[in-house]
Amino acid sequence: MNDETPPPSPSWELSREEFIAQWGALGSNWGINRTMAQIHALLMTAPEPMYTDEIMERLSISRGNANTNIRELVGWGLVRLVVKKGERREYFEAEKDVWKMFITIAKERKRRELDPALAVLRKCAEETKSETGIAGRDFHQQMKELQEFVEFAMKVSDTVASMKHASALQWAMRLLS
Amino acid sequence: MNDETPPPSPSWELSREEFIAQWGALGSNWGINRTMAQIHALLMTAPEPMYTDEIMERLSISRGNANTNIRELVGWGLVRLVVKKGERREYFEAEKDVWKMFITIAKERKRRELDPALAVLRKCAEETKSETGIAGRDFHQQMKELQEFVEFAMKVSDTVASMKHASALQWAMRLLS
DNA sequence: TCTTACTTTCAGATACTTCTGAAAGTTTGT
DNA sequence: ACAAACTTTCAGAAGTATCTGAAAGTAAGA
Repeated sequence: MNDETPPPSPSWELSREEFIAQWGALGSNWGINRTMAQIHALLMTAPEPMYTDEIMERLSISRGNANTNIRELVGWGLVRLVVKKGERREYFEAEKDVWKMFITIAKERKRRELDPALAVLRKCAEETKSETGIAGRDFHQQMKELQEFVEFAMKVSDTVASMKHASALQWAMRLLS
Repeated sequence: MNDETPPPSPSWELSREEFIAQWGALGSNWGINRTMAQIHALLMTAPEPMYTDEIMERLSISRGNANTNIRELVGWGLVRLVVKKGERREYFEAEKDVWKMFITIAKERKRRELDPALAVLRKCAEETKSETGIAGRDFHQQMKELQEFVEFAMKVSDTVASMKHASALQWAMRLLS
């Protein structure tokens, strides 16, 4: 599994190699692990669904690693399992529609990042609502402002996520003009 | 530096302790390191600017760690250096206005996450614009769609970031109603 | 110029995350 | 019930990120 990079035959495959490698590196910034991002990039640019062994070979990764990260992507809703009739093994394909991808990611990040933050802020605001000193009241105020901001961000995110691509574009045009 | 947690005296300080601890943990999800998030939480809820030794003691962290992460926060623009006249040492204070904080973070994340992604997409789209095969054209199309989406996201982000709090609220009202 | 008060740096230690590969588990067909 | 084809798990290895603490650096005041 640690040979040189596998052989990309037609010309666009070179670009694809680069896309996969770079997307993987970018995943790190995004708090997504490299392999997961690479598998996503690979499937996103795959003409056909792929199965585990193909993915392992193409990315030179172990079976365990491939399996874990494929599951994770399926968990995010970015990749789905495809069964070909008459075939036993599982194939995987990525959502290719960019708007749907965006909404999926937005929802998941909201769940993972905003929800827990909000819980903390609510608790802290609640606990200090009867403070009497200056510092105590300032702290309470700060927590409330943060809480309201996060609630607001969540509403915006829900609204956008429920839009169809077309109406989002229309909305954006209005905003940007 | 590895004693038990330092002593919070008035009642709201308990909430503050919790806020700092939890905010630190949340930082991880956000791709921000724990200490950096904790220092930010500490300063955000500090009635007065603080200096390095206070921060070290309050969070039980080393001088090097404190120094590095304070610089990083200053680099992000979330914390500023304050010099008190007649005093030699440097004090630090966090931006407390939530909207300003949001804009600062949005700009920085755009720079770190969106800009490099865009560069990759542009390169890949450019390299494959004359592909003739089906798979090659599909790949090119996919890169272009991603590129356009990211460009669009950046425009929205710029527009929102240039708004004053008041006009953002007004805009949001329209969106949400 | 020297001392003192403070800040910055960085090599090595620690803690955390991710990956491997082999073994165990599962399902399907005979 | 068994074998073949495939998937999942997990203990330990490898790789990264973060933290410490001590030494080096800097600047103000005497």
